[in-house]
Amino acid sequence: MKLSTRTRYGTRALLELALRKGEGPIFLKDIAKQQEISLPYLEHLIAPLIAGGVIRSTKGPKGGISLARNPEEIKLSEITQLLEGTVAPVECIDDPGACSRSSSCVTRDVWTRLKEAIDGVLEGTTLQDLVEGHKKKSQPDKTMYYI
Amino acid sequence: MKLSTRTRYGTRALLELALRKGEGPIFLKDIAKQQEISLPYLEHLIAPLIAGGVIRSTKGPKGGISLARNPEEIKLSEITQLLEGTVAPVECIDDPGACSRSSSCVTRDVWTRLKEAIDGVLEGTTLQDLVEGHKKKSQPDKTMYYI
DNA sequence: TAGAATGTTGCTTGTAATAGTCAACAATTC
DNA sequence: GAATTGTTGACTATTACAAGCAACATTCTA
Repeated sequence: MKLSTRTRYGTRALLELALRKGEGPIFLKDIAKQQEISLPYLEHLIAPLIAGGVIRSTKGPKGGISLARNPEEIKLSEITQLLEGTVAPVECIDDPGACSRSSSCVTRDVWTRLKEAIDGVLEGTTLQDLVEGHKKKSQPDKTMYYI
Repeated sequence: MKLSTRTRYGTRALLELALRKGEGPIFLKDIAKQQEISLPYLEHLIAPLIAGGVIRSTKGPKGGISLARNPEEIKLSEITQLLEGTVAPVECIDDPGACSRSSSCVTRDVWTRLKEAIDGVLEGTTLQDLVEGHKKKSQPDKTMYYI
């Protein structure tokens, strides 16, 4: 049930872009360094994100990548879809033909509920939520008192 | 994000046992045949289930395996724990030391919520639920009218 | 008590997916 | 036109998974 590093690294890269929104294109090199991702690997992650309309790229000097839309418009479900493919815990959910037992299989019903639960979280979280979580961590709300 | 076949096959095997509750020990051979699992593979799945106190085994002729507890007392979370290990989508949730960024990582918070959502489904489902789902499929409730 | 039936365990293997590297290429800026 | 940056594709380890095989332990029954 592990998430691939594609998704994990990709999400971190996008978070980095969201945090630096407004700075113009960011070097892949910088993202790799900041988020501790190997540069050659990161290079491969951005292709599907560009194709999916999540980021834009600029070539040449002063180039880099930046978000194509606002952070609050980018849901995590979209990112996992692009980098992970489906998030279904078993193949037969997306493709009932993958198993001849699909129609009568009871366990499949549970795995379907599992997928729905996962989707729920990913659909309900945007990059902006991550940004706010980051702010809260690095700069604790001063009106918050710890007893 | 795939569930391993260990978990999938193991769950089906246990469902088979639950459906045939009261028949005494069931041959591994029969389970393998009924649920279309390779016998040598199934042999390996039962070891952790025995160790986890989910099933009992009887050797020799008329031997086989059977549930150690009632189906309504066996949660899916227990099965996945025994066969899948953790269900956490990333390592750092169970073991914060796995990544030096754990404490400050925002994406980790999301993956934690993801794990909680998954756990919710698995904790809330028992083998008995599967049995009832099976009954409903094979023998539709007669008081149910389709309009 | 012998032997047949059954579960148990450990060794080994094939396969596929993943993570990662390297190098040639294309586009842009200055 | 040269330097800088993203883009793409070919390639390679490594790992985890699914599976098979064979020797072994236990129990039942004749």
